[in-house]
Amino acid sequence: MPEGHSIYRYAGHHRRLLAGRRVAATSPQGRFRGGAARIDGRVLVDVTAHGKHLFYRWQRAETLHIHLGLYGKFRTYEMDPPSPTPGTRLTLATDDVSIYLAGPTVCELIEPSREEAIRSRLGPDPLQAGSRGHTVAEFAGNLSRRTIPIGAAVLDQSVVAGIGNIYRAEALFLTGINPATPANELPAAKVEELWRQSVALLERGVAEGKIVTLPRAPLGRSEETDRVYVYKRDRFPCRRCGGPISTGEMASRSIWWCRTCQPPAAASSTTTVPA
DNA sequence: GCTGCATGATGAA
DNA sequence: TCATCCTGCAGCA
Repeated sequence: MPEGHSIYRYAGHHRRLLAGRRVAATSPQGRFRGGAARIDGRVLVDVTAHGKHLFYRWQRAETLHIHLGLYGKFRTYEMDPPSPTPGTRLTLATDDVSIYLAGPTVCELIEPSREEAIRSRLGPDPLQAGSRGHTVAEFAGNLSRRTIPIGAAVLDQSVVAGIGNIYRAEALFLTGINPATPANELPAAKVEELWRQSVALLERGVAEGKIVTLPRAPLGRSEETDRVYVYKRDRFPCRRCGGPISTGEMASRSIWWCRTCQPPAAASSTTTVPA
């Protein structure tokens, strides 16, 4: 479930488990055999996240860069780890813990200059709000240079880093913004509100370990659609106004919104507005 | 057991 | 815009 909140949790979790420890690395699948050999037996210094990217820094080795993409998953075993499936790209292990990685889009060793290049083309990360480079001013500046719909802009990791398809739909709903609004036409107050909402939603995702955007998470077992306002809820009435939830496609991904709670901006009369 | 879909992103055309 | 990377799971036979 890799939007920014889970990546941030992985960074913290892996830092607690592995930082300062000597780590054994293997690549059962073989595709990362050379890379695993270069970090095998090294001491992990730190793990950091920027948006959906993870960076593992080692003593006397290059930095491990991981991006989970759509399918990538970590599994952690604190005792009796099963033997890794043949598809496992990377295993990291100490005496106490084993972490298996399968299906990542990116798993590579990189030089500091390459890490810098990756970070510099990422937008501000709401989970690092307030730090240098991760401010609403950066976000606003990035939006001001885009004429694409805001619903496409927030998925663009160079505009804001860490938001995925669920948070996109939820943040726009909670701020009452119509997804078709051109990014550079969003009023400053709305930009501010959207940033604050993104920070709040992602931080809550980190705290809860899952995406919950309703004020109160339902008790017991719940479906994804029981914890959110609009994502995948086109077969349900709007939780706010009772009207229909619309769905369509934006930036090659499905999107959901309420056309009553997220009306098109009055000023943007010439834009095509999803109805 | 099979099919299709998914919270992502890139590179070719 | 499309194909591809590549895993897991829900839904259906």
